[in-house]
Amino acid sequence: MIEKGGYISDILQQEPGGRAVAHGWVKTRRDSKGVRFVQINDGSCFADLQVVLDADAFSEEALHHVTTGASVRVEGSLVESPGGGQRVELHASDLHVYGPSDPASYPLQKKGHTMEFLREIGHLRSRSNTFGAVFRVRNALARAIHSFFQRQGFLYVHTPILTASDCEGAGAMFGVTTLDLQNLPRKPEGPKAGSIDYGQDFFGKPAFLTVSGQLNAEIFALAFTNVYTFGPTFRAENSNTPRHLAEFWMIEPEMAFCDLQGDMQLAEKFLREVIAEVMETCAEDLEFFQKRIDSTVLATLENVVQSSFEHVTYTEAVALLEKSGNNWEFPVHWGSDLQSEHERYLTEQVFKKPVIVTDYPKEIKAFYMRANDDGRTVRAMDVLAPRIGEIIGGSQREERYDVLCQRIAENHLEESAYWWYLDLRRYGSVPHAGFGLGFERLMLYLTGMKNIRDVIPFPRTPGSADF
RNA sequence: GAUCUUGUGGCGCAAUAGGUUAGCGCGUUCGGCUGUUAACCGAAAGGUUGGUGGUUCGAGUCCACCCAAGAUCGCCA
Repeated sequence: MIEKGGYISDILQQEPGGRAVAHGWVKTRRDSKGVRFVQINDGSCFADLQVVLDADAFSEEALHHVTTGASVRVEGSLVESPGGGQRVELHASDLHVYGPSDPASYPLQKKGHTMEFLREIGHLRSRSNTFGAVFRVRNALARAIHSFFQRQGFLYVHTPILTASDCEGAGAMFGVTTLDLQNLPRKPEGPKAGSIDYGQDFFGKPAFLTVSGQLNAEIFALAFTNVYTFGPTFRAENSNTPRHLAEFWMIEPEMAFCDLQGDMQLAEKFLREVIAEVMETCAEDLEFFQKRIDSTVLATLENVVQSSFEHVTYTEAVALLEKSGNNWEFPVHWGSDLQSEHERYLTEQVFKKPVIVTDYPKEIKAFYMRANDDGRTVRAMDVLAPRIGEIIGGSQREERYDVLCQRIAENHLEESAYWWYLDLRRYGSVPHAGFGLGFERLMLYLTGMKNIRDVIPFPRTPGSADF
């Protein structure tokens, strides 16, 4: 394997004068009369290493397989580059091709491709400039997120991906079963005779892929105070938009002894610090996004890091929308949920930065959100970002046993299904709050990429699960 | 799930109001030039226009259905 010090990112940092061995894939090759230039990249950084091959040292034959996409090992001396594009270059004395790459059929060319085409070659797109940058940023962001929570003393809790609890209710779920779908066991008798007998299934009851780790995180918060989850999440919704995936990664912090105010403060601090860290660690990649993908990303990120978020209550937001004079496709009135056009107006027209909207009507929010004293709103908050809409959704949770029971009843839910959730309110209940953040949504924000399918390595969407 | 748009060589795009051998750029191959940076010059190969059916003397172009992709919306993160 390549050890630290041997990546192209390391070689590019070295001072000229020494020997170096580089491994990577050929990006491009340019031939001159006496000398050939081969750009190689190993994914360790955005920049390629320029390899220089003297014509008299390497025969035409030896270079025959050095074509775009081929994997190579190059040994030589690192010298100062007379050209303008790079500080140092590798003057090759030895060259080995591991795997050739037929240039006639290799689909990646030097010039730009559309994201749609690259999506069709998901097994090769990670070698492109754009996706190299995307996945380095993704890695850096994941690290920054863990680092942020660990700095704050949060415990990382691994919530289950398989769940047999039917009380999550955050959207359509993928069923998981080991039953033979061609020959489903049926209940022979009783009131539900003829229905599927899940008693014979793996868990003895219906099971699903998780849609949220929140309820499990609450259990841990009421033991470890501050916790967070960071893992895959699944929604079987038939959502066809550039902002939705069937499989995505979610970050869900949950804090005991915390109210909505603390929840919002954490969300803001989180976004600010995490973005700042990625800007520092992935400067070169972000410059690429600025230059080729979206010329406003850097300014946008800078703005988030430096200015504070706007805060409005739902009621204030509705008032702003009503007096905007806009002709909304969806009319605004107190009690209806904010539509995309409304969110965009607030973030892009009115405030031009992230906005935290709080205290939504209880009818349009989940049963577990803490009721306000006005009897009509709950302590919910959504962080809305320009261009991508809702990036964070969170709330203070209802910690009062009797109020929670009442809310469960109002929502026509089965109390018995929530027995353990209610138990948390019977034994040492405490005000607590948390939020959920879509990892890929944050990726969109950071990179300026337009489609969420292009910020996850292998996207799963309705009708599509390739690679 | 709804609406709209698109589907032409490997990739990105053209083809006047349906009319002869479907053009161009990139990439590829060959030749030339050049310490080159998404280089330049010349040449060649490469498509019968997503699928099925229809209208017409004639369909890439019109119609129907199907398939696929994208956008907007809904659901949300």
